[in-house]
Amino acid sequence: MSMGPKQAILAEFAGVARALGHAHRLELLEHLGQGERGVDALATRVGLSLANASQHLQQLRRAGLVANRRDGKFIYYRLADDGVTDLLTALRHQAERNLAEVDRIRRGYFADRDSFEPVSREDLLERVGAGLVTVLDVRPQDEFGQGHLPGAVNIPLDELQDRLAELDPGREVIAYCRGAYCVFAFEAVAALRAQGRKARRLVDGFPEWKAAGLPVTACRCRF
Amino acid sequence: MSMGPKQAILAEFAGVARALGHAHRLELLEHLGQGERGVDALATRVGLSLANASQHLQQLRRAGLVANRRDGKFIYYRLADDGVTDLLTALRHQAERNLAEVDRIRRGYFADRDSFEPVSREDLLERVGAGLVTVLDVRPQDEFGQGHLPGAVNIPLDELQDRLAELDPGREVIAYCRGAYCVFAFEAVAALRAQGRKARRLVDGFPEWKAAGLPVTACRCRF
DNA sequence: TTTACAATCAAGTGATCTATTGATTGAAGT
DNA sequence: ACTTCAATCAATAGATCACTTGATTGTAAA
Repeated sequence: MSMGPKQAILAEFAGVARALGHAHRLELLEHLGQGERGVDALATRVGLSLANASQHLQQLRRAGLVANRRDGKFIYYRLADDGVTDLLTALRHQAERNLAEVDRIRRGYFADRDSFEPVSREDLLERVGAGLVTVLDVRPQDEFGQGHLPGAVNIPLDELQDRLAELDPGREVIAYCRGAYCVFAFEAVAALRAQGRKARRLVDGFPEWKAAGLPVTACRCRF
Repeated sequence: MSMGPKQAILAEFAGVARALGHAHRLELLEHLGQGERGVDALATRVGLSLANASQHLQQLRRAGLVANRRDGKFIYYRLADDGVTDLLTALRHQAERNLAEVDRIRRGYFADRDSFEPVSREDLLERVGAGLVTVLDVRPQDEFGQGHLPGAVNIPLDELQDRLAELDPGREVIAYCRGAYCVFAFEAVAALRAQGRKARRLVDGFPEWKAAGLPVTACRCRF
């Protein structure tokens, strides 16, 4: 059964969409947005069996959303390009706009942790330029190492209470983490405010910053 | 089996993506991008049984991508908002960038009909403002009636040969149709060039023009 | 070569999705 | 009320997908 060129192309598009059509794959993509990773690391973080993660990753690869490379006996996956983050952002915006269910979950879990508006990327750039704020990266150390905002301080969320002294009490803190639905930044802002600090959250997260073409500091300590 | 807030939200996102994950639904969305339509009209155009089209449309509605209204015994579907077109555009761009298969089909069927670059929306606006070009809408009459570019002339593709006289031979023609993979505009440009006319194609199509926030002329002859 | 380990492949089961069929609902007209 | 027709619903069979298990491939080190 053959079909016209349009049907064939639409079927390809549908294949890409179907690749995004599973929560586990979206979570894998979120992690890959932080930087490239081995299969085992991804499987552990997302809570999948190795074989299952491998198969999901291959599905993403077939759809052209991720690429991989071999280094020794490890295979590292990465996003195919920054456009993937854009597509994910478009998907998120669409879902936020028209799905009551998303809004309900957001309110229940996130809204009360976010009484203030998030800071836009443009605002953050401006304030950093003026030396007014401390940028705080609350992701795990290895993700920070794979790339982070210029001048950001890395204090993973679970160490924040013990390392409060590293943050100048007089400066506002702007925290960020993996993305729009990563709870780390929400929690960090809440924790800092509980200590009487001035703290806000960067809109979205690291992958969106990078996809917007803004400067990123990469650590050269790998390899 | 419960899951955290992030998993719940990602599952919702995945639901939206899965709704895009079928060629028939993408084609339905393409048609809905031209304006609202009844179920039967959509089913006919896409070549689906009525029940099948209805079920696909309901799937799109559950995902928040389309909305509907009842008028008498007809039910008219429409895109939920212009953001849907943006999401479809993002999906198309991603697929075009990283899927060799799409490129292969494009080259085979479209490339040789498109030896010249398409005209951007900005260029078209400028040239229309300067009165330099004729804008040609080659979609069927009813789609033209539901909304079209300001000042566009409507000659459906199958009538083009007979109605060539309506186009000023001295002016360049810029043709458009439903979208990036609608063949009408390609065919029209090829036909006009075969007659020795100057003709080019607008990039993308009508829904993308509208989603870009550019002016649209709607016909008030419905209802 | 042998061992070890990362990752993939292969096969099987249960779940979900697609398209068809025929019945049903809802609004208009007779 | 009865008929008509648009659209949806319900039930089904076939196809595809998700996850597990166990075997296999590919690379590095002993």
